[in-house]
Amino acid sequence: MPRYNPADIEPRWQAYWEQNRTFATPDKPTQRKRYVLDMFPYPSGEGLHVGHPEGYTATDIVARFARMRGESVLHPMGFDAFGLPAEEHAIKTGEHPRIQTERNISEFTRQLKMLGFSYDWDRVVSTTDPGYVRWTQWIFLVLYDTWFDPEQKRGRPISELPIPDSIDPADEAAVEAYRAEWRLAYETEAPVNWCDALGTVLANEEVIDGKSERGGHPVRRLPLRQWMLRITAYAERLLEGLEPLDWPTGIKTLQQDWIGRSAGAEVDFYIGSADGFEDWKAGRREAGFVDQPQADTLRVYTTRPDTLFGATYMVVAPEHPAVPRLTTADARDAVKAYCDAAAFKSERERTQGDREKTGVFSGSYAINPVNGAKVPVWIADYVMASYGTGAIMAVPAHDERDFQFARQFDIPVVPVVDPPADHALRQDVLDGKACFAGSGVAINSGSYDGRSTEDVKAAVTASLESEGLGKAAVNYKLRDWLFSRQRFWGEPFPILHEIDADGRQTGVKRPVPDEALPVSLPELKDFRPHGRPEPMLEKADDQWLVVELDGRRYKRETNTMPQWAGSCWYFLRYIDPLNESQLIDPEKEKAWMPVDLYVGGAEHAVLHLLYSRFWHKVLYDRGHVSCDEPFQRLINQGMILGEAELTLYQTEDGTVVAPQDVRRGEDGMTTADGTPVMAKAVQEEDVVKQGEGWVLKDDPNARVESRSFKMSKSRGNVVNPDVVVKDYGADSLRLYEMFMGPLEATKPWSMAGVGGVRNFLDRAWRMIVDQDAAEIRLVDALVDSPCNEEQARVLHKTIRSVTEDIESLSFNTAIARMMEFVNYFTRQKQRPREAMQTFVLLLSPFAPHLAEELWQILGNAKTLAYEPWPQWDEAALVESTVEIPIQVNGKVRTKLVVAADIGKDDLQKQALELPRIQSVIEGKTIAKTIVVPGRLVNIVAK
RNA sequence: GCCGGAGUGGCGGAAUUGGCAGACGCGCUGGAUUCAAAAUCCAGUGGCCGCAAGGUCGUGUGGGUUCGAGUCCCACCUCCGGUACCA
Repeated sequence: MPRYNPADIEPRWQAYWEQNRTFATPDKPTQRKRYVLDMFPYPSGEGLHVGHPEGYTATDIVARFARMRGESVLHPMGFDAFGLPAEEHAIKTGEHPRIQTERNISEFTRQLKMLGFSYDWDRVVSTTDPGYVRWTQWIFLVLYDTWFDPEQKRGRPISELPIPDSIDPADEAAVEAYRAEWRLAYETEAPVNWCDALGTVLANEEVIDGKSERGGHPVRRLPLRQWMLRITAYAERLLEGLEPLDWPTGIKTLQQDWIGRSAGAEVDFYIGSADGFEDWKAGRREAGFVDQPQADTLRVYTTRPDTLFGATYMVVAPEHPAVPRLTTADARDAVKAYCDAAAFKSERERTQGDREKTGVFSGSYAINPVNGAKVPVWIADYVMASYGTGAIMAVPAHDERDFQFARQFDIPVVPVVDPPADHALRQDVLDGKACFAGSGVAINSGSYDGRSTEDVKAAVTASLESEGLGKAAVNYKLRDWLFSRQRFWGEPFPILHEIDADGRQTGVKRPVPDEALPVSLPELKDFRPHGRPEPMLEKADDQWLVVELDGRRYKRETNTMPQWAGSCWYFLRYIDPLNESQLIDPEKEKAWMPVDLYVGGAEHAVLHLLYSRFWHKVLYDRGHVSCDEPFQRLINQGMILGEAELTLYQTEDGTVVAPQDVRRGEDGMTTADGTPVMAKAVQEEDVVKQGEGWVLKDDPNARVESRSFKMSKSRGNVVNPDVVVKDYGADSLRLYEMFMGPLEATKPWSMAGVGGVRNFLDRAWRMIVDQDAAEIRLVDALVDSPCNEEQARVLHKTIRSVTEDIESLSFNTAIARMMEFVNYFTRQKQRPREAMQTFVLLLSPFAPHLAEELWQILGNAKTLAYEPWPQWDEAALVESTVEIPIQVNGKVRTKLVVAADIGKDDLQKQALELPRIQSVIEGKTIAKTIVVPGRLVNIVAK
């Protein structure tokens, strides 16, 4: 009984493809190239999730389609294999993370192969491979060797950095210290999350509400020497580079917001002794704006220099270096207490939750440069040390945050912008009782009164500049990238720190020489934390830690790189995966880059994509790659949710609570008045739709919630691809994931839906194969004669739709068109071979195993992977007659079948003659008739 | 709060971008086949009124533009995702 049996077909074709290296990539593209890339997965112990094959199937369809259109395709896969879970496993079991990682990779590989993706498995990469780590470390050294030249707006070798005259070129230490200020990779002290109880440094995601995720132990913030990458130098380039990319606008906006460019001015306020203001001002008029403010100066950044006259107080961040200088004796205790408390909290905590403003008066005053007014200087944590200058001028009348703070501490509010006349709160703003952050007309601003906000901004900035008191400035929210981790399972930094005879670091650093790369991880006996607030690699013995080079002794850098590092450049390695002598062969790089289509989850919208772009731009500036943006076109596949769930909410006593009245708090669900609420699963057959929602059949007052949730282990709604493949086959899984809806949409899983597409594949099989025969043979209906006119039209329409839908990534509608094809030809007593063969080719990118099998049954000897993609014939699409809807006043009253090429007048005449139309317009006069040839007729009658 | 996306049958979703709303699939109903069932095939399937022909309402809500609106404009509501004092 030759039924469609994926369990037999699929492994057979997978073996065929592998043995014949069907999907080997040409080393260099021969004609048009297409680089189709998936975001590579982290090989977790959980195995593949149904979310993975969604994007992978989409790219696979594009790749297979492109091959059939004669394009050279690069379609690779790999593994982002460093990461915390493997290390946690190692801590628990003592098993080396590499072993677990390799086990997970082979499980992932098995699952990926089971789904029939046309990856070139000869090019598979893993970020943990020594041959890969080597080049990740090498790129780090490129970053270390590069400075960003703001004049030329590009990265250049550090040897080309001009050394200022103030530094003696012979003083190596001074020169190096200066260079360190410019290098794209540099060291700094940055706080880490140190957990005493666990004896380890934790990643941010391992800290929840100031407690360790595991165990809930308290976490302290401790400063630790760490590596940073100067991504901020590239902020402008990263912003500009977005513009021409074919990315979803949402993702572009997200990146723009993340970079967060703002323009305004830096303004200096005098904070020295009371009588020195005039001298200070005169000095500035002479010398101009200085690069580094002196001790008697407090520099602020503002986007609203026009509101300078309304500055009624100043705020500096608790970490601001001027805090001790500003703090007067009486205020000392309060300030110290406040700053200590702030230091305990992370920036995240400080900015989260209820935003009640806190602060403390420093005891000092600053003098407003525009009007000489004396304003108090406060210390408050609503100002971030790491943004702008870490200090602000507060204008409560025109800044929401300052307004709140001023209310809290009873600070005067002076309006300096008159809102537009129609502004609802205008009078309140003018009375200092409300805040207005928009544009208007200057008031209380001396000679600037009466001028527009835009105008005053420019004028004030210009005036400050000429007085040497300020200057136009641009700021970014983007911060430098904290690039080191204190864990074991990551790439070691290829940096050596010189040590003296006593083992103390001299402060001299040197890169590990090229030929000594990669720096491998040390062998450890166990992976348990050493209990010190230091990197894990400090556990290594001296054999690894201490290096002798050119007669000097060095200690290795013991931080490791974050997981992001490996994913920043993996798409380059695929192009030249075995190269040992250089990062990438420039010829190959030029031939394949940039990536033409990149598909992955939206969770990487900002960080991964921003980091990769940054590295790529540096590599571009340094001449290692030929394009400055790596990913031309980006698509985010939507999330797949679990099956829809029906839930009834009840209190203890059985009272039903409407879903919208359930509050979800920290300690579970309650009603508005705090009564605990319990959830109860309800069966589909017990509910009925009522209005917008659902109710119990037995109790129409009991409202039931219908919702799909994110798949999660705890909810128990995770769908395992292995199970789906076993029950329905890989082709059905692929097809279903594409048929669910638009690629980018969030959509709920439905096992019944998988059955639906399986049904379609069964029908496709039976359309061609006689399943009642004892052996595999073609159905009797299959004939060698050509299509009749109608069949040809159906065939060519299908070719066109499927082709165009693949091009626009509308896979769901492409499948619908193929279903229509099968529905039509199943009813045909004669099924021409040409139509069947063409259909199999159209189906092949979606359901490749079945298509290969049918292709073979149809008498073809070799794989269809490189058969030319079918072309449609416009002439075959033409229909001789069309059915035209005839409307009266916009409502369809009847339809009319006419020749497709009928003239406008003719059509109108025929429409008006229709008896049905006659009766509808009887007694009315025709005001107007709209005739759209080939589409419709609309008669306007009154 | 802000940013982004989305609201269309019982469900997932289609709609040449202003021109027959509900393609395709699931589910459901009826029929054929069968000793029976599964499987398969055929027909039907937005609501309401009507025996029917047909009528009427209908794309989150309210307004508008238009001969004609799911699609364009204005105001709002709900849900999902992201983000959080960036001066």
